[in-house]
Amino acid sequence: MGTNRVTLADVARSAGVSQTAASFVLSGRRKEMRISAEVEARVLRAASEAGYRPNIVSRSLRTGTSHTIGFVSDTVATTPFAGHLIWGALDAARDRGHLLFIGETEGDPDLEQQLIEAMHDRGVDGIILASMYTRKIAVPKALMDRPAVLLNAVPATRTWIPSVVPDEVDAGRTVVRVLLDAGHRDAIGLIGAAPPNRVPKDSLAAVQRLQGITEALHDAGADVVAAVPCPDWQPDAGYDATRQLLKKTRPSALICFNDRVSLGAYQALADAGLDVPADVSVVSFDDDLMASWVRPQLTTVALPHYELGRAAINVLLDEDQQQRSNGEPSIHRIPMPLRERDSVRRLTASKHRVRAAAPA
Amino acid sequence: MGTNRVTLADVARSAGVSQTAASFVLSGRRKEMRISAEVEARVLRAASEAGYRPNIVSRSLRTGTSHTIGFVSDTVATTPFAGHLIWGALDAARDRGHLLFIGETEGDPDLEQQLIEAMHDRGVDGIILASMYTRKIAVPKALMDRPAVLLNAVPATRTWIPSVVPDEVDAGRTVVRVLLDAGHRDAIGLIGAAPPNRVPKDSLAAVQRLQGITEALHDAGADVVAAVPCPDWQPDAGYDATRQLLKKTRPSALICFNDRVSLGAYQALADAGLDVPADVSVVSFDDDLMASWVRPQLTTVALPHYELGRAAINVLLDEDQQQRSNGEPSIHRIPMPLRERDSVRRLTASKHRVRAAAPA
DNA sequence: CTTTGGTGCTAAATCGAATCAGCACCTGTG
DNA sequence: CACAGGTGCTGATTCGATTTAGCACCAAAG
Repeated sequence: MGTNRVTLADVARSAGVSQTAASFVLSGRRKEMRISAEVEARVLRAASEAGYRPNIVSRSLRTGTSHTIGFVSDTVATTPFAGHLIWGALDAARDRGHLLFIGETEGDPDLEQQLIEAMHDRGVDGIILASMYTRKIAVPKALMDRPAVLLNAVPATRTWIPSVVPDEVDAGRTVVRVLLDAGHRDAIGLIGAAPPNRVPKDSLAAVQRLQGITEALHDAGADVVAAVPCPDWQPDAGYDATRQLLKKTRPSALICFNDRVSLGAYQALADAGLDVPADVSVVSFDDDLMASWVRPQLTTVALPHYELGRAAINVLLDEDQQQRSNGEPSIHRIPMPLRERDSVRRLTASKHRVRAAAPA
Repeated sequence: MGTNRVTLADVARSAGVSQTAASFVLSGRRKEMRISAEVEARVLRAASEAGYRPNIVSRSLRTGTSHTIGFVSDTVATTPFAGHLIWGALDAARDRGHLLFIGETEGDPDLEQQLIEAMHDRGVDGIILASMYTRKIAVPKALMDRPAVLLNAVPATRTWIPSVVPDEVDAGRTVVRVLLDAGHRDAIGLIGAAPPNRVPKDSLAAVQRLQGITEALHDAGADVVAAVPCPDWQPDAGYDATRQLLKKTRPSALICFNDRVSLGAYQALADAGLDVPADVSVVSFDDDLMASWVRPQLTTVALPHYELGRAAINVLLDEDQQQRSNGEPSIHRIPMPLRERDSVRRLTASKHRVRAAAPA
C-alpha cells in the first residue's frame, strides 16, 4: 500500500511474540492456541497502539472470504425504487460487516456477464442480481458457480439460486381486506386485470395480485362486480379501462392494479362526476411517489424496496450454504405493507351499499 | 475460491513453461523478458482454452493496485440527483476497468470514517467522497493518506485533494446570455439572492451564480432592475420574494436561483395576472425534474450530475499522482449545460422593452 | 581457447494474514 | 526415574500473482 500500513508482523514484533500468537489473539481464538492472558493483553495493546487494521486483501487470498458482496442491477439511477433496493442492501451489508460492489447492466446480458466475472475476480463472497421490477429472468451462467441471490426476480429455469420478491399474493388479500373492513362488499370493481387470467403479459405482479384478490373475495363469499384488464399499467390505459367499467356498472370501490392505473382511474371518475372517496373508494398497489401527491392521497399497498434489499443480503449470507446442498430452490416473500390514506371511505355500520353520499 | 478456478500455475503447466514466462506473456510484456513468439502463442492458447482469469485479489496483494474505487456519498437513495452522480461514476469506472464500492454515510462523520477505512482495508486504489449538494466539507483524516477526490464538494481546509464541482459562475453567465440574446436587457430581476452578497448561508452555488450573473451583466453594461434574496430556496420563499419584487417594479425577465424558487415565482406571477413568458420571461438553475413538468416548461441551466460522476473517476485515476507531488489543490469545474425550453420570450428586434403582449 | 554479450528462459522471494505441524517445558503418575 | 499428557508458544507453509536475480546456451570477438 501507498504509505506504511501497520501489518500483523509489526504488531507481533512490538508485542514480542510470533505472528501466529498475534493472529490467534486478534481473531479472538486464543483458547484454541492456548495463548496466555498476559500475551493476549500485550498483543491487544500493541495492536491498538499501532492502530493495526487487518489487510482484508491478504486475508481474502488466504481464506477465500472477502466480506464483500456484489450487487448487480439492471438500473441504479433512473428511479427512486432502485435507489431504495440498494439502500436496504447497503444498510444490511454494513450491519454485517460487508461492503458492496455496485454494477449496472442496463439490461445488457454481456455486460451482466462481464460485471459478474469482474466481481468474482475480486473475490466477492456472493452476488445479488437485482431487477428493477419483479420478473422472471434468465440466470446467467457466471452466477451458478458461487453464492448468489435473485432480488425482485425469480429464475426462469430451475436452479438452486434463492429469490427475494415482494409477497404479491398477500398484497392482493390485503387490498380486499381493506375494502371489506370498510364495509365494501358487493360492488367491487377491478381495473388492470380480470379473472381468471386476463392480465398484462409477463407480469408476475399481475397474476399474483389477482390471485390474492380472488382468493380473499372467495373466502369472504364476495365477488367482483366488474373487471376490466388493461394492456399496460399506465395512466392512459387506466383511464380508458375505468370509463369502460363505468359504462357497465356503478361500483362502490375500485381495486386498481397499480398507482399509475389509479391515476387514470381518478381522472375517469372525476370526468364521470364521481368523487373519491365519497362516491367511489380506490385502493391500489406500489406506493409510488405519486400516491401521496394525488388528492385524495391513495390508500395503497407498498412495494417494500428497502426491505427487499435488506433481505437479499441476509438470505445471501445466511441461507445460501444450505440451499446449495439440498436442491430446493427457495423463494422468500417479503410482506407488502398497507399505507392507509384517504381514498377509501368507511361505509355506515348498516353494511348496506350506499349509492352516494358526502355529509360535508 | 469455491470451485476450482484456473490459476496462472495451471496455465503455465499446460503450456509447458514457467509461471514467470506465463505472467509476462499475459501482461503483454513479453519483450521485457525476451519471451519467444512461439512460447507466447502457447501461453495465450493455454490461457484461453482454460478460460483463465487472473485473480485480482492476489494481484492486489502483490502490487497494491486492485482496480477498485470507493464511492462514499452522504446519500444514495433519496434523490435522482444522487443516482445520476453514481451512474456517471459507474460508467466511467467500467470504461477504465474498475469496479466501484458504494457506501452511504447519512451525514454521519463516524460512519464516513468507518466506510473509508473499510474500503482502504480492501485495497481500493482511491476514494471519491461525494456530496448530494455542492458544499464545503471537512475532509476526514482517513482520506488524506491515499488518492482521493471530492465530488460536488470543496474542502473546507487547505489540502492537496482535488475537487470536481459544477461550474456555477459560468452558469450565472449563461442565464444572463440567454436573456440578453432574447433581447432582455433593462428589466431583469433576481429572485433568490441580491448583490453584492445577500445570499443563502453556506451556499456555494448562490455566491457563484450571483458572481457570474453580476459579471456578465456588467460586461454587457447592463444591471439588475431589482433583486430579492430568499432565506432558503424553496417554492414558498420564491413565491414571497417574487411578490415583494413585483410591488417595486415590473421586470421583463426574472432570474430565479433554482427551479424550486422558479416554481414559487410562477405562482406569484400568475397571481399578479402576468403570463410566462408573454409578460415575464423566467430562467433558472438546476434542471430539477419539475422543470419539465411545469407549464410553460422552464428554461434552466442543468446541474451535470452524470458528467460530474464521470469526471470524478477520471480525475482520480489521471491526475492524482501529480497533485500529490506539488501542493496545488485543483478544482475541476464541469460545464452546466443550458436546457432551452419555453419560459423565455424573444423580444422583437427593436430591442425595446415591451410592456405586455401576447399575439394569439 | 577464453571471454564478452546477447538470447530465452526459470527459481525463488514477495505481498499479509491464516494455519498446520511441532517443540520446549512442566506436572503428575506408576 | 521414565513417561504420558497438558500448557504455551513458534517456524514454516499456503493462497495466486508479480518481480528480482540469475542460469544455460550460443555466437562473435580477442
